[in-house]
Amino acid sequence: MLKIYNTLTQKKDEFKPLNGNKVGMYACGMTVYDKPHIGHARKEIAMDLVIRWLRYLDYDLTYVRNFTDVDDKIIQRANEREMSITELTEDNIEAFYRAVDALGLVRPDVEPKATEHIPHIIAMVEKLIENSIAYEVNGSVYFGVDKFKGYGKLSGRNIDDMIAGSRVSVEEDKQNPLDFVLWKTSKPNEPSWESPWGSGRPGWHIECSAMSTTYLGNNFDIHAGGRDLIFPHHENEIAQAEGATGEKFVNYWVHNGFLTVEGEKMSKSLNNFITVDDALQKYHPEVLRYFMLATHYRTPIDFAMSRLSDSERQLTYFYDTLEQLNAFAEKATGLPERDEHAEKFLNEFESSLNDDFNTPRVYAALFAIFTHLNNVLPSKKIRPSGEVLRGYQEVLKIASSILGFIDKEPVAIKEEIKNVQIKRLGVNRTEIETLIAERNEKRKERDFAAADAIRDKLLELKIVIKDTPQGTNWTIGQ
RNA sequence: GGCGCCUUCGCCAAGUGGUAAGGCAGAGGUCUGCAAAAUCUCCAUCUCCGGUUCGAAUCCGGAAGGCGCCUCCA
Repeated sequence: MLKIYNTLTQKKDEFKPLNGNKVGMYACGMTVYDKPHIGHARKEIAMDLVIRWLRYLDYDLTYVRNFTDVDDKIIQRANEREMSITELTEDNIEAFYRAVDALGLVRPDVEPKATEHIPHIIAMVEKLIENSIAYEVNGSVYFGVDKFKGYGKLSGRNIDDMIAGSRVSVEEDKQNPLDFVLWKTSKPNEPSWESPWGSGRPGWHIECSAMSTTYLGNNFDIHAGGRDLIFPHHENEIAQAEGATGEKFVNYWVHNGFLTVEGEKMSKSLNNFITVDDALQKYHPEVLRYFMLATHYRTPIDFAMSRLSDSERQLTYFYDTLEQLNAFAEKATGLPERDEHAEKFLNEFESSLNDDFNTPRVYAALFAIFTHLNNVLPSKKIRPSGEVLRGYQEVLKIASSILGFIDKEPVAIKEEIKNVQIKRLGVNRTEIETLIAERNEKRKERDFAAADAIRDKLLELKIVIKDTPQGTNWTIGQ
């Protein structure tokens, strides 16, 4: 039984889809005014796991993720760069896809853009006016927060408290300072669309209400996004959608925790803005994915590049073990058999993810089974049969297909990781390999003092070597 | 001023009433020419103060520190 923490109820709720096993999920995508950063990566990776898990549970999932490709920031940025809005948003959408593909994220079933849904947006605004919840002033349309009884139910606020707070600015067109704009009359040189209220453009929240209900219906199962969107974005989405349709909008609200960089929120002004590209210059995408899932999705992550090294090391450990497992399992001719270790792992895996997607608990289970493998694989005496080994492969394959790591060919991926390390640490590969060859000469001559001296020299270059019957391997230490 | 979140071993991180998962680092052992890798053993009473309870890291009240939102934000 799957339990999901629901922001609306503020507790873990048992997940019950609206229509049999059909599930509709909408996740707020990027406002594409800039390149994706690691905060976006965190959110996408967290939601990717949710999607894979729901599908594993055999739900027939429709996953919708939008692009917001018109808003103040986009207009401003396009003007600064003297490019058209379309050029800017297309560039950034492309960058988003590059990042998302590198990280191995499942593509949504539908990826609507705000600019392609203006008619839906206008229709929703009209409906809100018809329902006397929204009002028009000078070509702009506002949502009247005190005309919608449930305003504040997601974020746990009430209108009076918010007005009492000093930070709401008073705008003369608004009936209530908390009212927000649904349709904005456009200034010259701004993108605009014809509407019943003159030419204008959508407000900041309406696009998600319009697009989600268009593809998933007035009432659907899951709506996701970053914590920061709870207020006002998601609060307003509820107000708009429910105000327009009169139906309950979303059953489960899922929000991922924030990612800070060295204790502070990322921002251009603090100069701690890390794009996905920046991170992937230094660490393999799978390392980044592993890192993000090592923390529960609702727990805040304080990001530091150096922390990725831990993840890199652990992934390498898994792949080293997997390489051995595969080699021994290959010899099996029979069908996979699951022993108690395999069963225990799978049970723990499933119950952890069913408990609000608890990935850190999955990691503990992974370490348990991998330790067991390392205990058992090297010794011919206690090594299980090939069929049992194939049973391990089978359960690990299930897990890795959800986790999105440890799911590649070990030798190839270790080489990829090594290449990223070489680039990151500025290591000279030829130099290393020459030194290793020299050392092996000395070892053959049993001149261990000379051999050890070379090894020390390599160690200074952060190179750690490992002698095996098949030859000498080297890895890069941290 | 309002709303919400967080504080668990040196570091990362699970745990939401039943007596502290896991990883990294560290110490010691096995293995190894020596190493490395792997493995084994050891390594916390949960920011503080009160309360509820047979029993609390987990619930309640208070304090301290940190963070987020209330303006665009994953």
